[in-house]
Amino acid sequence: MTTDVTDAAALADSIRSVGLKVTEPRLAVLDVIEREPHIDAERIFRSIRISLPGTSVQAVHGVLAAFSQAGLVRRIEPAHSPALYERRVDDNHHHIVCSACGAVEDVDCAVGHSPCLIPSSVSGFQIQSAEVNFWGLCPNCQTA
Amino acid sequence: MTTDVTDAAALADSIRSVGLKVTEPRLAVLDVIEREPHIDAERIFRSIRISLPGTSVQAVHGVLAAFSQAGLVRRIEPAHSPALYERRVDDNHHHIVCSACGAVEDVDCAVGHSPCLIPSSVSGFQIQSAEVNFWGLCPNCQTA
DNA sequence: TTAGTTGCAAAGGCTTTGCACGCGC
DNA sequence: GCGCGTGCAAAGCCTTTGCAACTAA
Repeated sequence: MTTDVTDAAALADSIRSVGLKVTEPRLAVLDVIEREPHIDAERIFRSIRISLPGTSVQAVHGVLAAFSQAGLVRRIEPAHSPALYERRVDDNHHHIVCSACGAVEDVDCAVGHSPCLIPSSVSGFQIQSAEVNFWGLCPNCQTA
Repeated sequence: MTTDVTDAAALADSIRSVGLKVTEPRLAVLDVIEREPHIDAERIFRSIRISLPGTSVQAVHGVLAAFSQAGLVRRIEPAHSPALYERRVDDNHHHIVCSACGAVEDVDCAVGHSPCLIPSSVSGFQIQSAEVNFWGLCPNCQTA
């Protein structure tokens, strides 16, 4: 239901722009992440498998490793769940995980809920980054 | 070099107070965590092994599972590292991890560095808990 | 006594590694 | 054509599970 051609071109450009070669598996992986943010390697694999039957889970991990190293996607590792991947956004936002169904949502920094006060140093540490994770029940699981 | 007897009694009381039976391995595990906060199962195992040669890593995991379920210790799972355990403190503080050597320090909430503003809901989620992790270089690794 | 724990062995989930083949540039 | 990227297989790490023997209460 998406404009395949345009998307494919845009995806290819994204990949090229970070200095990576454009290949079928990479296009497919990036496409899946774009459609479904906060997805894990296993589910990406299952999505891709339909159009690229020859691709293995390990190959997906390889693609994801290349992507996250290149800064194309961001890898997040919430406790009690496999690593998830999302399209990289340059602002640093955070995440809220549903403790019932595992759904993940972005939480913006600037709204006053999750302040991103990153001090230059805490107890002598030179701080590089901060990570904020919320746990709770998503709208669906509250009623269920 | 610690007052062994007093400590052992205190440790035993802690264990009893949460409704768990007092055993050698449990005393040993709790003692290690007390001495060295933010330690992982593997290192706890190696510490215990000296005095309790018969204890296995799985046994340590078992003890830790019982402890954290009972609320005696808190389990934290920073990305890129095995699960760490610390003596449970009732205030919710957070952590800073050295990205070079893996050292972990507590970060207090109230000091203004890491605000614990936990809103009742974000984008429809009913929030239960929040986790804040900082990444950076510890004093030692800055100079090295 | 008896329910809760330990100790040992094995399997589980997710991820990384190694090497030959193949494809993008 | 060259070199990066893939595909496949296997191992790695941390953790959980199963069951018999044991011991704290």
